[in-house]
Amino acid sequence: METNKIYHGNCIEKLKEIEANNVDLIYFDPPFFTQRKHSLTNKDNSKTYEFDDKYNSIQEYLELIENVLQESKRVLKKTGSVFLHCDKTASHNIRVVMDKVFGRENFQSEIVWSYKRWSNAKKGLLNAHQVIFFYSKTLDFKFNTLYTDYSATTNLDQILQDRERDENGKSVYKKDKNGNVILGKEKKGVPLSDVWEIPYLNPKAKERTGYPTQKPVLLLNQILNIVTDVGDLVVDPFCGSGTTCVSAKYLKRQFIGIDISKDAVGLANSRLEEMIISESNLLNKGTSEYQEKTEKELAILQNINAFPVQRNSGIDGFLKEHFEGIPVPVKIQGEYETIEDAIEKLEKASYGKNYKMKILIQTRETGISQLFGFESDVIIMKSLELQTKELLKINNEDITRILQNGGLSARY
Amino acid sequence: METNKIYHGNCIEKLKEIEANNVDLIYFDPPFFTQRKHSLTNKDNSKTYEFDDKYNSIQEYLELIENVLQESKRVLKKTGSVFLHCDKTASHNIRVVMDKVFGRENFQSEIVWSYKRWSNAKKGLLNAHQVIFFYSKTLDFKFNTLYTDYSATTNLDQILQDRERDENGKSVYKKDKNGNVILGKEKKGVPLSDVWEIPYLNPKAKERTGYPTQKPVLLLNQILNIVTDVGDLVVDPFCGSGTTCVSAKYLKRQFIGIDISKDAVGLANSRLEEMIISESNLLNKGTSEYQEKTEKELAILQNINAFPVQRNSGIDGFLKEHFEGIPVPVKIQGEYETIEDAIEKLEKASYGKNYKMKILIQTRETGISQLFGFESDVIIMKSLELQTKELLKINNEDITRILQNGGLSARY
DNA sequence: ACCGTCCCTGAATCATTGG
DNA sequence: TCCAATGATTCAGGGACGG
Repeated sequence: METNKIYHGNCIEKLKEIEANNVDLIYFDPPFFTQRKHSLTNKDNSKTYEFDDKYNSIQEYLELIENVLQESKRVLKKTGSVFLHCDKTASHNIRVVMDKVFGRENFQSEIVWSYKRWSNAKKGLLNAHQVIFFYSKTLDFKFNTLYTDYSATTNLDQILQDRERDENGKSVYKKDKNGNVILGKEKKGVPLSDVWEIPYLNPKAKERTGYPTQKPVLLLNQILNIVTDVGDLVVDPFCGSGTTCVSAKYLKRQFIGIDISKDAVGLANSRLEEMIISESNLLNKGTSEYQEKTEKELAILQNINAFPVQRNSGIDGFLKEHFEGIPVPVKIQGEYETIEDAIEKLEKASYGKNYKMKILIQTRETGISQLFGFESDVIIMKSLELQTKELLKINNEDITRILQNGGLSARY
Repeated sequence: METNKIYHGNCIEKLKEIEANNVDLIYFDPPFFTQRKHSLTNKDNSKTYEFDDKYNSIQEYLELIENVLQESKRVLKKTGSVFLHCDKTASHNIRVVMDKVFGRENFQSEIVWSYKRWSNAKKGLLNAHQVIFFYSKTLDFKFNTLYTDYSATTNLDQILQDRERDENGKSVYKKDKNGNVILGKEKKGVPLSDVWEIPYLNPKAKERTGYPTQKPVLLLNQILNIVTDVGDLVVDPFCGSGTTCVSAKYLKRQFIGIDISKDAVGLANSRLEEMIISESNLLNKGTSEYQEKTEKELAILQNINAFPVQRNSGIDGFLKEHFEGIPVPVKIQGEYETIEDAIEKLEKASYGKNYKMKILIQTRETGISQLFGFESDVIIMKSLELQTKELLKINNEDITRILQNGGLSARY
């Protein structure tokens, strides 16, 4: 069977045309057992794609899956793997079938694809992950370990040191005769775990085709990278909008795509011609880029019971509670900001919004006199640290005086 | 059956002693089904026999689980829930049993508990999550939605604005006749999702008991918080080292723990007792390890530039900066503490030390007048949250008056 | 009870503005 | 002209509502 093509037809029959022991990876994204119809219109409203997830019974559904799996196993190389993507409503039933076809002992991982999502009014927990089962044909499967960065809290200094066991069998850092630590060989990072946080395909993403249940190319890239090499053959029996094939082409793997919907095949082919892969801003930059607030600022916001805001230079957060039905913006005076600058920024960011209260947290001392006459209705609160600093400056006599003058509540 | 106790014995029999329709939450952490490799394998072509053998034993295992689940269902209230924690090797089989006993329609969530872990040399992905199934007895189950912060990429400024549909059905921001945006109602944050990243064992809390499969108290706290209220009854039929009971006690829920191992029951009881001892003992001996400082308290301490102190009931931290060469103890008023109690505790903890300054952070409103004449040199500072609360209470006219009376710095 | 439709939400992009 | 800031847009999946 010719590779690097997308075939239209029933996947079991098409799979039968593939020679045995020839495929390195089969990626399955079967229609979910959600019992409903999915439909979506593409960007310029020129086409509506839809398909049914309706089956007479779960048994019928599982039988279909089992048949496809059996045929898939036949075409897989000894070193090959299957990745099966499914949703939570039937994942356990599907895994029972996987066990039956591939064997319990060839189960490798339950991969969790987690993502952030818009919320809704559902009673219960917000559903924010999907599961991918990873089975191999034999225990001699191909696997490329990918490495991720060490977590921020890891003490890299220590990791880089060689270790040995002391006389009690305890693991200790190896030292040379001068008592200095020995720096060990290069570390590659932390092996990739089975929890993958990859942004869900955003509604505005250019990569979006309008086909329902479309998966991000980045997800497929990760799968292809860990179990295939350049030139290997990837098969997707339910290829839908063709994400797997796009990924395979991008990573220079051979591919065969199959789908029963003529629309899907057409769409997949056109995507291959014009490959758009969203460079996820979020993944490139990492969350840390976005979470620019210092710990100190976050602590202040938590203290004041406010949400942090990341994308606004004039506003650092909003109180969770509103004032007279209107949100209350909060700004924290920056380290190199005068109080006047801070007020100006907050006012500017509030322009056109009818805030009834704005709060500025003062973090540094200022000659307060300058402020009188300044036209603004911003309310200024001193941070606890600033209040403490002022406290520490006064001397014993002052404290005595304060206590005599009104007791305990004198200092705020 | 008496609550707030840990029973030794077979869980099915003990469950039978519990009255029907009486329990709010059952948390299951059954012994995992780990496949053992039998040495029989090599002998005379016993492959199929061996497979059968395993199959039989997992059947047996699942039957046990099913029986416990049936008995559990009986004791659950109509509004009750079950959380079943299991490892990946048998989770799908167990969920099939859950479907059978509780019904597919009562499946609520597949919770992913993810954590960072030491890497190992295993071929494949690093296993870094466990799954917890959440089923309810009926659709009328009790559920408290928890809220988390917005994502870093969310434009909160915009989210707070009201929207409407224009003539083309497009969603646009609502504006008043002056062209200003209209600010919408209060937001609580994003509903908690089904992916929970909780460190394996909170390194701060010395929970480690050495008992295998011990779960972090934070994980159990989260579960108890979403499906039970204070005073509700929680049952753990495989309670092991008793984390569920510790969490229940901490969150003021009633509990019944059961375990078949006498060692486990002893360990669980001593963990519970330790909590009791540390609560009743005003000496600083072993402040409850489980009652770690809440995030709020830590934020306040960071705010005031202080080190947290864990093992002293009268002192929560010390300022990093000293006052006249002497450390400055800080206490934060507890949620259920009057300001007088707080002062007394702080004074008591300071007894015999020559602190020249002591700081108490007031977190709740008090009739301050009671305090005058109180003999103490503790300095009281209001937390930012309290200051904000007071701000939100005043009305517009007050603000105007304040602004006229002295401008910006009027409110501290 | 069942169906279709509308409304609400918030993550994360694209698009535009402003310096 | 470029980059950063911020305004605008999208749409799945729930509940609610109406027929």
